[in-house]
Amino acid sequence: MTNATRTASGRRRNEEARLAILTAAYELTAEAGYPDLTVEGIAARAGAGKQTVYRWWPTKADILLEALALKADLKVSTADQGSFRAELDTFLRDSATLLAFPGVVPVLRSLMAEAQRDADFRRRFQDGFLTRRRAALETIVDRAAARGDKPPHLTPDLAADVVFGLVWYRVLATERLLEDEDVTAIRRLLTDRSGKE
Amino acid sequence: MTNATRTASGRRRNEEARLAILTAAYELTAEAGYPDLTVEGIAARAGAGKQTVYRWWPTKADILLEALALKADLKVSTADQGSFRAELDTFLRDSATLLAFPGVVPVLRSLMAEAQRDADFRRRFQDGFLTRRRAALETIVDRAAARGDKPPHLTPDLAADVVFGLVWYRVLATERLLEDEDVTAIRRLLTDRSGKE
Amino acid sequence: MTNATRTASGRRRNEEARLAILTAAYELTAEAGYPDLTVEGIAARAGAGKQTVYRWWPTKADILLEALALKADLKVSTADQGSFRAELDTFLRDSATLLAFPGVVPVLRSLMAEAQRDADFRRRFQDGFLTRRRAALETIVDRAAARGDKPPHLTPDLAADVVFGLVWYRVLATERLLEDEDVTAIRRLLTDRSGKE
Amino acid sequence: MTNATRTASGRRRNEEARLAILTAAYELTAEAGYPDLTVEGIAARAGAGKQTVYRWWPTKADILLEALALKADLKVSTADQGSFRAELDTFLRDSATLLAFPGVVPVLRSLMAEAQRDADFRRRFQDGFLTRRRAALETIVDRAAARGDKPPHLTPDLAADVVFGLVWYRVLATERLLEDEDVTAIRRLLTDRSGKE
DNA sequence: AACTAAGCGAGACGGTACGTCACGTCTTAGC
DNA sequence: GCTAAGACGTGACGTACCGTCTCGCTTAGTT
Repeated sequence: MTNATRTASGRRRNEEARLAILTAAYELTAEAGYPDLTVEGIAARAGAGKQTVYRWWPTKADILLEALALKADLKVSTADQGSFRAELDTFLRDSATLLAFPGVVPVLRSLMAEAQRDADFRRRFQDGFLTRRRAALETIVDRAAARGDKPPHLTPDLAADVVFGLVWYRVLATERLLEDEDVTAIRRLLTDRSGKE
Repeated sequence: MTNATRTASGRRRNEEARLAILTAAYELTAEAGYPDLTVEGIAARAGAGKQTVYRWWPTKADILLEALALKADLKVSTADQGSFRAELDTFLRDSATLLAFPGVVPVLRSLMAEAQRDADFRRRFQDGFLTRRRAALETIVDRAAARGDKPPHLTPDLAADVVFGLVWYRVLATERLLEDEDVTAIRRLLTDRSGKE
Repeated sequence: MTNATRTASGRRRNEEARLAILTAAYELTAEAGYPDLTVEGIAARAGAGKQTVYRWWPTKADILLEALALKADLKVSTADQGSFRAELDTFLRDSATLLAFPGVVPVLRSLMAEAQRDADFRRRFQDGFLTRRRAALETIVDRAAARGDKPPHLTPDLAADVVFGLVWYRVLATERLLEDEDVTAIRRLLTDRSGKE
Repeated sequence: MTNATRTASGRRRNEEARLAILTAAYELTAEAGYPDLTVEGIAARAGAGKQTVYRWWPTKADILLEALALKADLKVSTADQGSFRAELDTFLRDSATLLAFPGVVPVLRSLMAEAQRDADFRRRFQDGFLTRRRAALETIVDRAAARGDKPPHLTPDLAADVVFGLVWYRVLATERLLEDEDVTAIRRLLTDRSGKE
């Protein structure tokens, strides 16, 4: 009686080639930009054949999405620090650090741009990146709510929309990134109480 | 007395062709999406030659940028209504209306995506669209400041980053657009006083 | 009382422009070769508009055909010199001189090449150039026949085929042109008697 | 022991596609003429991609040059027949037969025309066709010389110039091709003795 | 130890769109 | 009414990548 998993006969996947392809894609994007990123170019720099690329990734944007996780530390601390204000501050600073990592901004731009053009990749980008980051921030807001430390009208969704909205808008539409005063400004905007209305 | 204008010799530009090209580009993007938008397709639908397209626009994104101004009324009211709150509300509702205009969302996505890939177009998109919209919002915030009607820590820049950040993030990264409760939430966030710190 | 000729109203044909166009076409062919010869380029160098070119010549090959007559002295002496041998010798030397005229070889090549591609021009080239040259040679052969100075089997047609065949073949298929020993060889071939058969 | 042959890695050239392209180019030239021959048209009729054409041939004239060798049997007999006269006769009749092969004349015209426009192709045409044909004729003349069967002033070069000159001139400049009386006339011209001078 | 089934680098294949070029026609204002 | 200027629709050019498809070779179980 055969089990459900396919018999893994034949040669194994070459991990070396996988890393070479991820690195090549990341670096080429950082160096020359996404429009000049071609599967042929990736394969050439990685010393791999085109078929090896197509065997494992559906599009070059997916390579980049995986390469981002490999190259940049995507972890953002959501540890309990006792106050919403402190945790939000840490979250924002961690985000700023990530953006400062070499190559991250060009890659993020490329991924978001590709998500506009390819509906299938859009979903994978949302699942593999965007919603993960939202979840981290929502953890913080939920904890603040439990703690009674949250401004009345601030929902986790609104907080995420504002924070990520601002960060992405800065990345996509401007030349400025997150600086200290920006962190302060957003934190103040989201932590100030508003009792009226 | 110097004569600055060059003698306008030769055949004049065909305004009919210009409009046909803008319309074709806009409609094709709305129908089939930017990746399937080709200069050849635009020219064919417009009944124009490829060369006529290339004579007047450097890239197809530039066609779309001009078509957006033609198709969607980009005016958003910044008229003095006596209070920051009322004017901000109007601004946000006008923006929501613009997004609801048929074809606007796909075109905006395409333009922002293209701005990530082409640094030259990025500048033209900023100058021809993004900064114009920021300027409108800044008018309102500046008037509120003059009126003494503005929250203490809200600068025009921060207001623009938050508003456009949220709107663009919704358009680019989610499937939700601006609804009434969103308008309320943002307006509340930006108009609530915060005296502490 | 008006005369029979059509009232020559409006501006007359500009002879200056005609010569400028012929000269420009001839020179451009000599300099850069026929494939780089464009109507736009001719008009530009001549300081004329494209329409002026198209008004007077059906194709650029026709310009070149007319320019050849203007630039190179196409006259070849067929004067009676008393003997077939002397007249043939003169004819061949005149031909060699023509080929040595600057720019003539590139232009002849271009014209013959164009005659292969355009059946209409082919006819005009034959009428305006090829048959005129044949006629000159036939005059000589006919006079030799009348004089009883002609080899028995040499018809005017065969003489023309051999002479022009050799000259054109040299121009089109080799890098050699007509030299003195070639003139001698052909003249000997065509004047030697052959009584046998 | 050196291994001169490079490792033949990768997919092999598709011989079927090669023949389809050669056939398509030849037929299209015969049908519609060289000016209407486009690489796109060749590829389309051959069921091939344009890149496949450009990968193997630098210009469409080179396709035609190769197709000519494929379509028409270019072998012209130079076998020893005991006399210069007989061998020359055979050579001329074989040449006439070649010209009568369907499509050969339009293709020859196209090749010679193209050789006038493209200096690089000119060389390839000379090496791949013209000098091969000269060599065949020179074989015959050289054998006649060894046999003492050659007219005194007839060099192999002169014979080739006269024969190919006449044939090409007929093809390029007239509507007549080689007929029996032409064969006789040329053979007589080249075999008659001339001892005088 | 031989067999079998992937995975691998290489590279040719049928396609599609690119941006450029020149064509021949047309429209304009000026002489 | 002819001129120079120059925009127009057209269509082929040669290039760049796409994603697929052989090739001969290597690698790793399975028999």
